[in-house]
Amino acid sequence: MKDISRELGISITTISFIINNKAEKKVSKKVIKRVEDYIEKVGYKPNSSAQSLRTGKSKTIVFMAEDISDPFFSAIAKQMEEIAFDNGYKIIYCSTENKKERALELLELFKDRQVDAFIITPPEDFEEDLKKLIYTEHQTVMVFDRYYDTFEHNYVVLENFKRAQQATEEIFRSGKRNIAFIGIDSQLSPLYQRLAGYKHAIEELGTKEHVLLLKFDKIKSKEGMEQIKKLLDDNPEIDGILFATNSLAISGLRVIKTTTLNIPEDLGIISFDDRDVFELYFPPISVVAQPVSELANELIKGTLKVLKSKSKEKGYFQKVLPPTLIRRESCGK
Amino acid sequence: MKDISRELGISITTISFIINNKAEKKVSKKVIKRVEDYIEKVGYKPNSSAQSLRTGKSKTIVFMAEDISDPFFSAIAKQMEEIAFDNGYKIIYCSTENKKERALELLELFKDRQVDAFIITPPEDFEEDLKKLIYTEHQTVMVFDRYYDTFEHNYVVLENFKRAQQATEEIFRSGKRNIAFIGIDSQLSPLYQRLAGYKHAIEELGTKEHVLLLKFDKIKSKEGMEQIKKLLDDNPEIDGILFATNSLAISGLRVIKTTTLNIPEDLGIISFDDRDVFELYFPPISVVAQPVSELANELIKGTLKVLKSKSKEKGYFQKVLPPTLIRRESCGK
DNA sequence: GCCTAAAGGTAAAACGTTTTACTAAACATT
DNA sequence: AATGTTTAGTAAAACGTTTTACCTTTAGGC
Repeated sequence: MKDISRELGISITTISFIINNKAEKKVSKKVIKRVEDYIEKVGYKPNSSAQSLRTGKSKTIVFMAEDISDPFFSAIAKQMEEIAFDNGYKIIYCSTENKKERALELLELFKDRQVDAFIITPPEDFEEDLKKLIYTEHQTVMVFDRYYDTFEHNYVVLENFKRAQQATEEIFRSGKRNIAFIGIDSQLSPLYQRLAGYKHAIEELGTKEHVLLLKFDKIKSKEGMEQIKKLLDDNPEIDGILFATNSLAISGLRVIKTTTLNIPEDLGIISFDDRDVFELYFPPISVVAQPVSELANELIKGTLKVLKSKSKEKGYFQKVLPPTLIRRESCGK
Repeated sequence: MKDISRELGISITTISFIINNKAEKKVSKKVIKRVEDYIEKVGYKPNSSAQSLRTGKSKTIVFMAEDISDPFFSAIAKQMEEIAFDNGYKIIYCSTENKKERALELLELFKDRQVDAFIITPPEDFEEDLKKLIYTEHQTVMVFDRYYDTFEHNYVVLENFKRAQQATEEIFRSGKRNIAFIGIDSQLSPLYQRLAGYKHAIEELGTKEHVLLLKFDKIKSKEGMEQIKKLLDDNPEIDGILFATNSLAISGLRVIKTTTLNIPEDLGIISFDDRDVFELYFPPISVVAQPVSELANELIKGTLKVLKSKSKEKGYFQKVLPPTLIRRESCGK
């Protein structure tokens, strides 16, 4: 800017105004044109560190996902990225692995950066830390895929209860009467809501419930698979399963492959979250698919909106999106 | 820092030295202790914008992948992230979609940020731009998954030629004599090397070659699938296929599902890149698996190393990693 | 011709660090 | 006692912006 100022004989202030579009009613058209042309010509870009230092804003959003290598999260990440970039924001991703300490550590790491907002998938038992982040550290926070009813906050979540219920009913309709639920042992809202939806359906249908909840870190492990195997062995009457997440279903399918059970004849199956593997599996697996595009859209647009209206404090951004049931062949035609 | 200085009656300079571990032989143990304790107590973190502004370094690395939602890239991303964080670096991800303009646009976007290094999967026809980035803009660049023999640069790549050759031979060994190659129409090194490896094997084996190259943006589209279908219809003698990427194989499997062909009896199949779906598919698909962990490790460690030794210019970081052939049932036992 | 308001513009402080060049004291050596 | 050396520390400039408060010129109204 100093160079431009010297070269054009115009003060730095004026140039700054022009760059920030605050030149209206301040600077003559001629000067604006001259400066803009010159900037264009030499390809000048303001130094963002200096801008951050001065304004306290970094044009950076942190997306703290459960696991950024999970196809669901990485698909969301990619979509958000583009919209964010178009709005002049960069996104930094990180994975909590659903571990509280890791999340805390990451938050600590970002304290020195002037991060403008956090889009965060809180791990287990993070309620207090989240509250602190929002209310005492006054950060802009968008909570993704879970919500807390104990305090107000911005969120984007799925309608889990109803869909779990519908999925259970769907399996029931295909003639299955002993439908199991394989989920995760967790207090996180989508997880217990899916369980609750299942239970509600089972109660209404008047059938018997079978629930297996795995520990979060056991989902993909041998141990987890053994537990699933045990459930099936111990309860041969089970003829249907609702899986609460895609990873669970994949572990489940691995187990089922080792048995003589056939899908859908012996076992009707529905999983949450769609993935290539479910479509290509034989037989194709029915799923409750999350609307990835919409989720990503709402998340980033919501965050941007909150960021813009910061001063006015116009309440919270809260969205509940409906998943869709994709019928394939894993639980009757 | 000003506050600390005032509070402790110690100059800002001294505090800065202590924070940056340049206090040896400069500041007494007592003072160091006092300052460190105070910093600990109040939880002070230096403002990174100010640091960036002053030093010109941002402790930020950009990972420009082909598509960050692709499981291969997102797995790499996640692994790198952790190591980077441990070294005080943040990573910003973005996707080029293998489009030159998009990559250029992104590069432009990052010009104003004081990015310390780029880890980049260049799109098609990016040689000149890459050269410029490295040699005239003097950026630290690590090229991932491709390399150019026309100029020196840092890279981490896979041994593609040999593995493609071996995979072809593997299909041949299962008794197939008309092995097709379904790849991508591209000048990028891994892609043409895979093709070259296949051709080399076919020549040595003395069988006939069948090559189908799809346009990059047609891989997952209907059009691409129709081309695959046509290949199979027009050449009923084809009894084996080597797929050059996982997406290609997935499209291929979708097509094969619509035919009466059985794997592996009628069609022996091997794909590059492992994915859950290949293991769970019936029958399980043999693959040439990329060593994701090692790749990520080499990439980020290499980059960090280059960043550290910057001034001394100790040549280039260049690694070629071997993939492994995972034998499953899609091409004989 | 005088006054006022608007238009067009600028100087300088501030953001929070790092780093260079310097000082002052203490000690050691002759 | 004079000199040099080490130790412990600091003042101030610089990094590149934004923004406040101010200044000058011009035009318009009477």
